[in-house]
Amino acid sequence: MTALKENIVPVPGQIETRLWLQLLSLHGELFASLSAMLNSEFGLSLAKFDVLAQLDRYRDGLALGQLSQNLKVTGGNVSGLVQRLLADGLISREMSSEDRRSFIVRLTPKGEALFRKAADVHKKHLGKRFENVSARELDGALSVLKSLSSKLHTETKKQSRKR
Amino acid sequence: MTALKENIVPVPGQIETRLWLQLLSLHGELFASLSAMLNSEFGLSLAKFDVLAQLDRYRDGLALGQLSQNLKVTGGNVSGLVQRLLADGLISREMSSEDRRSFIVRLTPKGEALFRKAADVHKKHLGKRFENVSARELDGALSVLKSLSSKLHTETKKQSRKR
DNA sequence: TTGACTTACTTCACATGTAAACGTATGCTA
DNA sequence: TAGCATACGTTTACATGTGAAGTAAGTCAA
Repeated sequence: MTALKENIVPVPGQIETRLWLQLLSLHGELFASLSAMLNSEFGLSLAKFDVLAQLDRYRDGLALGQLSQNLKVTGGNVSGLVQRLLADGLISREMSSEDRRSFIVRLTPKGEALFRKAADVHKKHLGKRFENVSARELDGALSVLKSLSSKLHTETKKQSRKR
Repeated sequence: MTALKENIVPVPGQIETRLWLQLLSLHGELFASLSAMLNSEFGLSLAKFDVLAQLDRYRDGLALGQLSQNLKVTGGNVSGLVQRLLADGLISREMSSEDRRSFIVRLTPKGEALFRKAADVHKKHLGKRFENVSARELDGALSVLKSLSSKLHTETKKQSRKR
């Protein structure tokens, strides 16, 4: 009797764990393949690509703190990334005119040109990896992931202000 | 005419990119929350948890190379992880009787006890994060991710284009 | 104005990951 | 069986990530 019910009342957390493992696997596969491609074709890491993408979107430049928020990484991490991108000549940095603690970083022409090419190949690469998946299924998968994200139970750790 | 068709023939790679970004976002959120939980409750990183999970599954122990393969990380990484887990007293290490180049690592009783508790909380944590998602939707999402993984176009890296 | 926070960024110590160069042990082949 | 290629693990150099501590600059109450 209880044995039969296992089809109906699964172990709590069981399906969620499988879902997480499957998500990990898909993420790892795509992450590795995008990393390898960006690195071999453009000498870019995914982390650097993400910074360039932010700066491409915010053409007036961003302060390091904003970059840190948008990328959801710590300030210390952004500090290092920015230093390496400066050394690569892909971004420029100037003091903020309003706040002397603040720096504004922007794409250089070289950075912009590289990002345009890299973003194009990035997109085509994903298109290639998913070429066996129908447009309908892709749309469905996108909806499913959006739905999951929106329904994620908020962690009620420490209450803090939003934005 | 071409403008109207954009609903039917989207930019190649566009949907795939959105799907990737959504996947990244969900992965990042869950990864961060699992990491924080494991670290604060058990002093474990997700990387260490993954090693313990492998050793829990293979009770006869694993060689470092097998660990590296199963976890899909490099040997150098496993070397360091194993050293830290040894220092934590969570695993033990002995020479292989068959191959003197090889080491076999196993869970210690302490490691096993910690992993059992951590795995249980890990599962419950995921159950909690997904508590607003119906069992039907969870099943559906799992199917979708499995399908995507199985249909991922295999990379034909070093292979020449002419077959 | 002063003193106390707060904010912006850097730096440090460390964990985790990669790739490449080693040293040693195995195993195959000629 | 001698020698070479391969496999196993370690080490090194580096990138990327965190959290905490430190410095300088901005803000606000009294």
